[in-house]
Amino acid sequence: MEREDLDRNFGFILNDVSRLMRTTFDRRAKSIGLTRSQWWVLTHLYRRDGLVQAELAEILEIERPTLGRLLDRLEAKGWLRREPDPGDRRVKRVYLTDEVKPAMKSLRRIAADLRQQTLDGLNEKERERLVDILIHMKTNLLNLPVIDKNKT
Amino acid sequence: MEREDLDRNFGFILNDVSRLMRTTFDRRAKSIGLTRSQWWVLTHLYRRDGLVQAELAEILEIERPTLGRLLDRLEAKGWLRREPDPGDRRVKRVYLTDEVKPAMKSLRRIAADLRQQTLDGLNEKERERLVDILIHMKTNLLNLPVIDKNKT
DNA sequence: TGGTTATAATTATCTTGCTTATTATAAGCT
DNA sequence: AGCTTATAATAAGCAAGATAATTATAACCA
Repeated sequence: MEREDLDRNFGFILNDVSRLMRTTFDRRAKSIGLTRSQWWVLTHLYRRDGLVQAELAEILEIERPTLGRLLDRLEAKGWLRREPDPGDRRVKRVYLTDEVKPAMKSLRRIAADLRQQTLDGLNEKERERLVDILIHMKTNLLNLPVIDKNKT
Repeated sequence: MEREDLDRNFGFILNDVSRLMRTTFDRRAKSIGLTRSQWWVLTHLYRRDGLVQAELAEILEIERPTLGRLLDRLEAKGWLRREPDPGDRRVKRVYLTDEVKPAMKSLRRIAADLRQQTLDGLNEKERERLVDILIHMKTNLLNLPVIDKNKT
């Protein structure tokens, strides 16, 4: 039985950092009434409005039901509208409302500050290396043979 | 308005890697009937049985209600027992059952494989550096002034 | 044309994380 | 002793992730 070093188990440290960033962001953005995940959705729509839900889920790399409920909440709070596609009645396209633009600025500020604070004390080279390593790991994970995800 | 590089937003890449590791682990461990979070709880108890719930939550760095429900499920499935502390009637201590030991081996295997696959292509020095950087970030985040978490 | 297959969205259900509030008990102080 | 404060656990409620199943519509093909 190999000695495991629980304190340097990178999987869980990664998890911790990820969780801390999320909860910190969410606490700071609470007064605006948006979560980090919701902001991330809006950010992508801001770049490319009118996306089909399935495309958006693909870009965000989340499952369609997960996105569906995010959109439910965002729509309920008036940040966006879902409109039927004229050419394909299965499809709904997602459009931002005008409320979004002013909020985005504050959220971008929150995100930038948090990024800055998290990376404080790491120089540019280390930051670049970190991102490279993360991308490398992500690629590894995405290339794993999937057991059964969307089966046959 | 600063140009944001969405593709290299490290917060979200970190989030992606963390999520991918979790879902991959959970899919692989599904047949055993445990999730990664549950395994992490068992791993710590394995090291130190009979902990008080509050201590365990502290060690795991999760909130007490979060741990409480994890323990509910683990207890329901017979992986552990909660027993009242004789000296302090508020307290419950958590003990592993005998079912745990054989399962741990498989889970450790799953964890080790996943770690290996995720880090594939990174040399020892890069791995060390990664962990150092993650710990650094985590420390930064933990040292942020907390807005309001456990308020007055 | 009609039957099969594929796709978009949703619903249902489970897990894990959080925060807030409640209950029971202990500890501390006057 | 009795009041206040602190602590352990739980309950309630929300969000976001997943998977599996359903429904509606398109697309394909024979």
